[in-house]
Amino acid sequence: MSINQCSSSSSQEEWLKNNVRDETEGSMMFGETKEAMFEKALTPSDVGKLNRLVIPKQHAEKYFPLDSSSSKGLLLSFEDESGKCWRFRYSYWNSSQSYVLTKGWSRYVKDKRLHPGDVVFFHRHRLHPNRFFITFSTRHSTSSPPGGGSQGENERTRWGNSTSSSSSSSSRVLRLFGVNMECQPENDSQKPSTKQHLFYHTHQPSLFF
Amino acid sequence: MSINQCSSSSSQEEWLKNNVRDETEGSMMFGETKEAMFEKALTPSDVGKLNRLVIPKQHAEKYFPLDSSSSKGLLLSFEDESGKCWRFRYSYWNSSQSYVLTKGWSRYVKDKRLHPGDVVFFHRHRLHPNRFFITFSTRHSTSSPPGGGSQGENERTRWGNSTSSSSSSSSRVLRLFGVNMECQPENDSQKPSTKQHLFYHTHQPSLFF
DNA sequence: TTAGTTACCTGATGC
DNA sequence: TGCATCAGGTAACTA
Repeated sequence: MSINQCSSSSSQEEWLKNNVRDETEGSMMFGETKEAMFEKALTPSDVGKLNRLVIPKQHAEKYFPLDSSSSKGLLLSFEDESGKCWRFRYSYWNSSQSYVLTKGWSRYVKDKRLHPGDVVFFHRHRLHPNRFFITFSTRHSTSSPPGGGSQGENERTRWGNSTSSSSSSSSRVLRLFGVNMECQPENDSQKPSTKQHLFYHTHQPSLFF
Repeated sequence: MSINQCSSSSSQEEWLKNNVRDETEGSMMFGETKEAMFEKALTPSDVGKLNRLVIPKQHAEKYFPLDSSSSKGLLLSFEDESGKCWRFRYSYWNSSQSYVLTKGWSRYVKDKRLHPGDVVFFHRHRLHPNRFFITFSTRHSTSSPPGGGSQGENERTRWGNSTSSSSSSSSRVLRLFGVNMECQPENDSQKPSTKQHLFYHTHQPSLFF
C-alpha cells in the first residue's frame, strides 16, 4: 500500500556517507544526498491530543500529491536521525480542507518529546525522491529533563515565537550523529516511561543532516 | 443476507410454552428452550453516542463467528422480552480488533432506556441455535422513571459495581410475560421523546426467561 | 443540515 | 515485560 519504504538494505557506511554534515549557514544544503522539502513550527494541536500534524497545503500538494487512486490516503515512511523508520498515514480531510499526518504521528511526538514551537523538518533523497527523512529541533534548549534523560546536548537553532505554520529560510544547524540503520517494521515498541508534561526541555540532539 | 430471522410463525401458545419461567437461583437455566450465551454490563460507550456495543471477543467468536463470506458483517436478529424482533448489524473492526453491534443498537438502547451498568443478556434457542434472544436488567431498581412510564414493577437482580465486561455466573431472575409475537420489519417507529440522562432508574421489568 | 452509520485510531489496562 | 483487548474517541459519508 505504501509507495515509499524506508530502505533497510543500505549499509551503515553508505548511510554515514549520505549524511555527511554540511554547515553552510542559512541554506538547506545537505551535501549531495538530501534535499529540504519544508519545515513546520509545531502548533499546540500538532503535539496535542488530536494526534495529527497539519501539513501546509502548499507543501503537501507539492511534495505529497494525492491523486484519485490515493484519495483514501497513503502510508508514508520517513527515516529519523537514527535511521529509524516512522510510518505515518497521510490523507486529506475534506471537512477542514487540510492535509494531515494521522496514524503514527502521536508516537513520533511522544518519542521525540515534541512541544509547541519545536520545528520538524522534512527532507527527501535527491536521487530517490520517494525516500523521505524527518528530523526536528527543539524550541528551547536551556532546561533539562527532570530524569536526566537527555541523550545529547548540542545547542542549536533558536526559534522565535513565530506561529507561522512554515518557513523555509531560517534554518542553520546540520550535524552528524546517530548510526542505527535498521528499519523497524513498526514503531509500537517505543513508549515513553512517564506521562510528564514538562514543556520546552531539550530531549534529544536531533541533529543529523 | 441475514441467516437468523425472528420467527414469525410460532403461535402465541407455543411461545408462552417456550418461555415458561425457571427460577433456579444462580444458574442460567431457562426451562428446556433457551440457553444463555453471555451477558455484558454496559459501559458508558455502549449506551452513548458511539451507537455501538462492543461484544467481548471470546463470546463473539464463540457464538457469532464471522467467516470470509461474512467479513463485511452480518445482520443478526434478536427477540426481546415482548417477542419483538430487533435487528443489529454485527461486524468486526480491524482497527480495534473488536466485534461490535452497530446499526440498530442505538434504537434498542433508547427504547429500553439502557444506562451504564445495566446488563444485557444474550440467549439462543436450544433447538434452533440461530434463533437469538436479548433481554436486560437495570442496575438500580429503586428510583422511578420521571414520567411514570414504567410498564411493570418486578424487582430483580441486584448488580454490584463490577465493571467487568462480561460474566456468566451472577444471574438470577427469570419471569414470564409479554406476548406480541409479531416481528416488525424495522424498528424505526419507536423513538423516545426526550434525551434525558437520568441514570439508573428502572424502566421495564424486562424479565421473561 | 443534521443525525445516523461506517470505519478508522489510541490510551489504559490486565495478563 | 510485550501483547491483546476494549473503552472511548475521530473523520467521512450519506440520506
